[in-house]
Amino acid sequence: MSRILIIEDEESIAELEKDYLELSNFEVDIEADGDKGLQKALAGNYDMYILDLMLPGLDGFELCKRIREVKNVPILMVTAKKEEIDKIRGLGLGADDYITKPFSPSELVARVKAHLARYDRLVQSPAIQKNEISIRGLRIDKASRRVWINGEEKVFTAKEFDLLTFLAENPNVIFSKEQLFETLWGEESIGDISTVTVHVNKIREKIELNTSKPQYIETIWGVGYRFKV
Amino acid sequence: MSRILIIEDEESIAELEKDYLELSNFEVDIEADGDKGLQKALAGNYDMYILDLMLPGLDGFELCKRIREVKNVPILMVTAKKEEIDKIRGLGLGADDYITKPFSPSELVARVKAHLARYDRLVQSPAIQKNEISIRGLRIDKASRRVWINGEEKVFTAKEFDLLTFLAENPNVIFSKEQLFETLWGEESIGDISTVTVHVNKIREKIELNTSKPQYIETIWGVGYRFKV
DNA sequence: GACTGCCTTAATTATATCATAACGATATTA
DNA sequence: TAATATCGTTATGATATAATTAAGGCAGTC
Repeated sequence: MSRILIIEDEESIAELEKDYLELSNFEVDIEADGDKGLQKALAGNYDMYILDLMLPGLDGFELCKRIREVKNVPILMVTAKKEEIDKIRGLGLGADDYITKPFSPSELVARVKAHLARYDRLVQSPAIQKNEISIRGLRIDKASRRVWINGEEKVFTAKEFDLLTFLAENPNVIFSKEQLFETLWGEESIGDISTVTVHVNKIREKIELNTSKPQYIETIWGVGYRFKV
Repeated sequence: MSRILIIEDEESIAELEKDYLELSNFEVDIEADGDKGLQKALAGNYDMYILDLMLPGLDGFELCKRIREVKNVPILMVTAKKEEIDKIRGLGLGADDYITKPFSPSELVARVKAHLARYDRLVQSPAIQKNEISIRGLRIDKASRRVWINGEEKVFTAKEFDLLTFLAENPNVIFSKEQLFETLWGEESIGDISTVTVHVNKIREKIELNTSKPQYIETIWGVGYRFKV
């Protein structure tokens, strides 16, 4: 689960935040001092930081700036006064969100979750890694090598599956038949690239409503094919 | 510069938003209807979306969800009631931020900038990676060989695309028809120079508002063509 | 060893795109 | 303003490319 560092000098608030976050299965550390907080922030690898603005030692402004110089993960600033939010924003310190005291713990948790979810969404390379591809009614499960169209399973042969999956994992990128043949059949294999055409045709019969108006694998005349998203 | 799509049925608000965003050099399109908005959102490639919650056609909830299924870029929700924010958050639609009406335009701009900056920080400069050319509402994606004019996609044939891209990649340089024919059709190919004219004509039909007053591909009489920037 | 299913190849049909030519429009020059 | 050169526009047939279908061969399975 994700790890969060809270830098906050009011112990009661810090503990409250920690309790609620731990209820949502986050691992939480607390640091009360700005200088030590920075050290800990840079040394440990946390998935998110929650910084109070007023702190002994380095204040929240400086802290945010220094952390951002090194880390990319979300930073949430906690302020006592609403007006300070504009100030922080204006300084362009790179904070991701702002919350004013007093706040409801559930709102804090909601925001933390949202930021972590977004971070994951943006950072993990979208194409690879995923074992399942799902787009407009087409679902591909790479692990079991099965394909569904609008909930209905279609039986795919090995080559058909590989071809469809390769295209779907690189959406909107156009590949020539030569490229497709090389990547899927192997560099050395000599053969007719019309094989690719035939397989595309077979795939379309299975996933397209109307094969002459393909919704998924589009023909780019004179260039190649692409998986449309 | 970044391109933003506003989906908002109250024209006065949409225009206000647009004006302020344009002052900060964003390119902005507006759509008033939920259904059309979704189409435009998915077809055009925008860097950010601003969605009103209450809309004719698809509402903001559904819209956000559907866009998020396909797009990774920031989504900002505009609501009339503060309470709705919790609702949206609870639904986990994948919105990045929320702002309640009435809001100050400068706050909107500040938030938009912050989100785009973060997005860039996390998925470093997508424009360069994606091989894109973007100039005055004309956007060319070389990887997927697609072209948009003011957010609307236009279908280009291979030769049309190659010709436009070549000119756009060498802005302000004048090429004679002979030069264009040689570079795009190949040195050896013998053929009529008027082929170039016809293709320029076809391209203009697709990207120019008024083909007799071209904004992009300019005719230099007796010399050739150039892509104006 | 026969059967089965998949892949490949090849041949045929369909289609998109392109090049050409003819004509009309517009800019340049005298 | 008239003449001329250049460009814009349109339609059409030719060509290149893709879709479709069928058949042969190969590999794996029983």
